[in-house]
Amino acid sequence: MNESTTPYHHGSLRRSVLDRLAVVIVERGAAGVTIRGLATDVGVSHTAVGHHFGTRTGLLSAFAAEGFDLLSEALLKVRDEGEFLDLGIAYLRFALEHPAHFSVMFEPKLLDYDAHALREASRRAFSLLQRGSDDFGGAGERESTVPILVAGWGMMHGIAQLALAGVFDEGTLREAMGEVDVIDLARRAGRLLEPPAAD
Amino acid sequence: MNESTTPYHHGSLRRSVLDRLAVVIVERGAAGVTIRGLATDVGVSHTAVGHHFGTRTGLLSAFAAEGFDLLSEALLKVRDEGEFLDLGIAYLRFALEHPAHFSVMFEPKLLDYDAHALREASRRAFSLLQRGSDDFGGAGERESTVPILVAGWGMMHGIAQLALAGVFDEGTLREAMGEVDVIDLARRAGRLLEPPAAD
DNA sequence: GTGCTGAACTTGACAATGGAAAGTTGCCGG
DNA sequence: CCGGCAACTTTCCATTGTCAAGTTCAGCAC
Repeated sequence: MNESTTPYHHGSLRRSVLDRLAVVIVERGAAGVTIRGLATDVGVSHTAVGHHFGTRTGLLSAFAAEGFDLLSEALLKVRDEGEFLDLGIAYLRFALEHPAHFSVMFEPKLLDYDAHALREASRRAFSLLQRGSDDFGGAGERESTVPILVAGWGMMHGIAQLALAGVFDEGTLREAMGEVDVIDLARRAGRLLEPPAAD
Repeated sequence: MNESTTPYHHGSLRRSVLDRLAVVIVERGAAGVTIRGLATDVGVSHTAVGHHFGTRTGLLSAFAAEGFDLLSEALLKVRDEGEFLDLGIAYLRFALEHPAHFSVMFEPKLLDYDAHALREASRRAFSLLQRGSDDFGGAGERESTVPILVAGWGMMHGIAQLALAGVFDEGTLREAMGEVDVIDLARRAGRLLEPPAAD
């Protein structure tokens, strides 16, 4: 497992590439990702990356799959005790803490959903969200919890992307809301969804 | 202005490229956009495109600026008579009707916000949204309309991206909500934001 | 140990791409 | 008619993703 200066066999190429990939995506975006650049960064030949991930799409798909796994992990930490809003905040927090993963996970044109790992990972994460809204929406009280799911998921997803796009960082919006913590803002926004008479 | 088969001077290259660009982005995504491909599609040399838009980033920036203008147009059509939800639905409808524009408009890494046209166009569209939430949120009643803006904008933006990413098209979610019209679904979700006792 | 198999990696080649440079075409105002 | 200038072209180059054909090396049967 120790690979400080292994000359030929890198030892943990896959992990190193994925780690480096996260940095590059944050710096230059998914479009700025270069197999050759990643390879030299990690200290291997450019085709070595292809050996592990196949094509460029395969590389991004593996990265996105990892993202969905991280998301599931984050959602599981909160699901048992909390309410629906907590799940949404965890979703948003994941996006802000893993911007590279998040920005790739919902770009189907960059990914290959036939890749087994990706398909399964996304399915798992989505079903966690769905179950969360079922638990909250009080199955039986309402005819369907789908609008609740869509409202909450959509809101947190949208806030995440707008925040990552820098929309809240400048312009007249920024003036209207001083130095705002996005998480806190999202919590206030999310509370508008809760029945006002609750607790 | 007539340019059916002008041999040398194309006449409306700029417009033709932008139109073709929308199609290519829908088919292959922004990453699949090729200056050379666009050029041959439109019938010019690849550097002719560069002549009009500068770099590839310049091309996408011009396209995004056009998108923000189209969005402003769509928002203005509804602003005067309706309530806040109508504005949100118009936002969503724009995204679904112009998926190519929408998918590029919020990808800062692909754009150059120093481009004057883009900066101004986005500023205009954002201020329309902000004004819409002010009008609705009843300035004075609440201390700030910002959470309302963020809740509504975020929700519609998120639903748009999730829909365009195909999240609602497959998997267990799809089973939970048969053949659903996204606009209608968003309207039901958006209503969860309205104060239940309001007229 | 010896040899062998297969995974991890290499070098080398190729077509496609974005962009720069320098030249050509043709409209339009004087 | 002519000079200027925008629109466009051909040519060139560095960079990129992917393929094909080696090379290195770890582990395992014997």
